[in-house]
Amino acid sequence: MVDSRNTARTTEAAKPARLNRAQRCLVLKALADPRRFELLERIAKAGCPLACAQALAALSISAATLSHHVKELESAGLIRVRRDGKFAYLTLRPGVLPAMASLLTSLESANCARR
Amino acid sequence: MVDSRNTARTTEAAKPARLNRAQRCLVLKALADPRRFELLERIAKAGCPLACAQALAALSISAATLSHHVKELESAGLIRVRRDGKFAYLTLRPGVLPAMASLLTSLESANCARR
DNA sequence: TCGACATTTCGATAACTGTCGAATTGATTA
DNA sequence: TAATCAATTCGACAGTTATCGAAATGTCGA
Repeated sequence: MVDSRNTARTTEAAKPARLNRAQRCLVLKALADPRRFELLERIAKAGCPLACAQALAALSISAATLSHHVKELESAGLIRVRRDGKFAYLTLRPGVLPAMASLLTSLESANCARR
Repeated sequence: MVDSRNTARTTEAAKPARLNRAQRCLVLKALADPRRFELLERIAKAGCPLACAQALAALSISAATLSHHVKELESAGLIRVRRDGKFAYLTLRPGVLPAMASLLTSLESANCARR
């Protein structure tokens, strides 16, 4: 799980949050599965916390499999799961995706060979 | 393999190159393995095409394994391999990493739920 | 309390993948 | 031509993972 201290906010700003090697690896692995990526897309594009049951209806997988993928995304630090009685709601955890993006960008800009 | 038409240059500019689903998946899978990521890092940071033998010396893996990882990176479109007689030289293929980065960024910015 | 329901856990299975040593291929040099 | 060397391919193996059905857990409403 991505250390929450890295993303703890002082007041309101979203933080860049550098990813270390282990975190980077977890995040990439989590993103690399197509179904999981699609799930994350749906969570991101939903205007509000996405109910688990909704995700289940959208993707055509079993509840057990969904639960597994949710756990993977959660422990990679990509989403937050709020459990409320019978239900669970999924939200994107801000900052992680941008951190990954800037990591990749900086990798390429480190490149000097122009051919 | 990422379609080279997407990255074919007219003259000199580096192109953003949108990734489709299959390409996105290949790239993420390629990045998700730690050794492969490290290899890519070395290629990116080298100021010039990296000789295969150099990569082999740097990472502690067998030649067979290196060859496998090179193929993965190549077919994901992340690197280009120039073969010259006995030797092979690896260079980062520009545009792919930024395309991935912007894909991730746009995913988060699609998010409207601020909590 | 009982039954229905959402989610999770468990156990099993099939598919995938990273790894290696050995064999192969192809190029360079003696 | 023969020996050497870089890289690739092959075959095998171990570890991981996505997937499911069944069972368990916990919550809510009747």
